[in-house]
Amino acid sequence: MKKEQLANLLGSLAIAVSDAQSEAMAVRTSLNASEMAAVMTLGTSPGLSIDHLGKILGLSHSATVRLVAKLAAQGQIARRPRADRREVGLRLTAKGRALRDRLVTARGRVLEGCIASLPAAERAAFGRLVSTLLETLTASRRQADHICRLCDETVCPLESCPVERKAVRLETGAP
Amino acid sequence: MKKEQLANLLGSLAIAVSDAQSEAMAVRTSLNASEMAAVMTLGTSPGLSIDHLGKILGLSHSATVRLVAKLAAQGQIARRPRADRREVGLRLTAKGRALRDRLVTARGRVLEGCIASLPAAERAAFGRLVSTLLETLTASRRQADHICRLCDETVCPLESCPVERKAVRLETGAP
DNA sequence: GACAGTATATGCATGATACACACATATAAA
DNA sequence: TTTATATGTGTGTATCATGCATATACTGTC
Repeated sequence: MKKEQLANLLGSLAIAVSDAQSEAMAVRTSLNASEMAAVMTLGTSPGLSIDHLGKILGLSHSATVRLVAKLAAQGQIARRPRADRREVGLRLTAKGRALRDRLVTARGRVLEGCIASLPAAERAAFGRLVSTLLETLTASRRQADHICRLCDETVCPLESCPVERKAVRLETGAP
Repeated sequence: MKKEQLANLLGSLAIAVSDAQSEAMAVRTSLNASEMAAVMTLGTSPGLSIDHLGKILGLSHSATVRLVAKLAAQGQIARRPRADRREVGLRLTAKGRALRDRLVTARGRVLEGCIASLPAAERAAFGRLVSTLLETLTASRRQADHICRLCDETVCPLESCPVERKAVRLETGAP
């Protein structure tokens, strides 16, 4: 297969998998893409400020404020005062955690169904290639957080996440 | 690596590659996601009706009408009468083809950059795995067309496209 | 204590989208 | 042939997510 065709297939795969996971999550929760990312991110990183959450989601500040207001009005996240009283710490409520569980389940089902279609003997090699691609695509800490906005850290801990490792290398200037 | 972690990484990769290609195309053309898909799809399938295009893009009918009206007003696509006089055949103008060339170039650069980071010896194996995943994700003709909405058929001809082959199998009921 | 910087919130405008409906044309049935 | 139904396109209206500009509250510094 020529390099150009392989590149084209990678693009198609990205679209297909991206659509599949988003749609599965949307069907189960009626959330839009930004809301899904917010709930997943606050699940793995409780206590984030609005500003920091917005940067991870790639939204403007005002869009983030309104997103947070909506999720809070629905009882899915709670605002808590912080030491610096300009900031608010965001956390999932019990309702929000249940919502997140549904997202994790729906996403996991789709993605594990994909993996299941690969020959078991080739999965390890596939994992290495995917990790290489993720490292290539990670150009900054901020981008790393954005890429991982839907991740489930219980199955992909920071120590073994290629995106996180690359981000750390970028921050520390290590080789 | 555990199956669950590999699944999670696949999800992240999909998001990262999807974002990267969309952003590269948006920067070069100031088109939104639907407009990009419309221009690319009309490039590979000239003569589509509004209705058919809308189904490929996954848009409602009215959204497609307005999208077409906008691109036509900008001189990027042209409406032509068809034998069935209810329908209009859509084609790229010269300006639209130039726009599409910019999209193809921007997308190709990003995706080929990704592929270049993989060890050359493993690219063939990677191509087979990606093809397997695409077949798994293709569940209908309509979905196939939707998955390939950004494809460049000059580098990925129908005969060797795993999505297209799966769609044909689904349509003919072949094994 | 005045001032610059930062975090949150809000008024306003825009753009993409869907739904409901209107109209033209084609096809099938009577 | 006439009538009814289906299909393709276009439009009025409403909604929702978003960004920009601005206001407010708080922090830390000079």
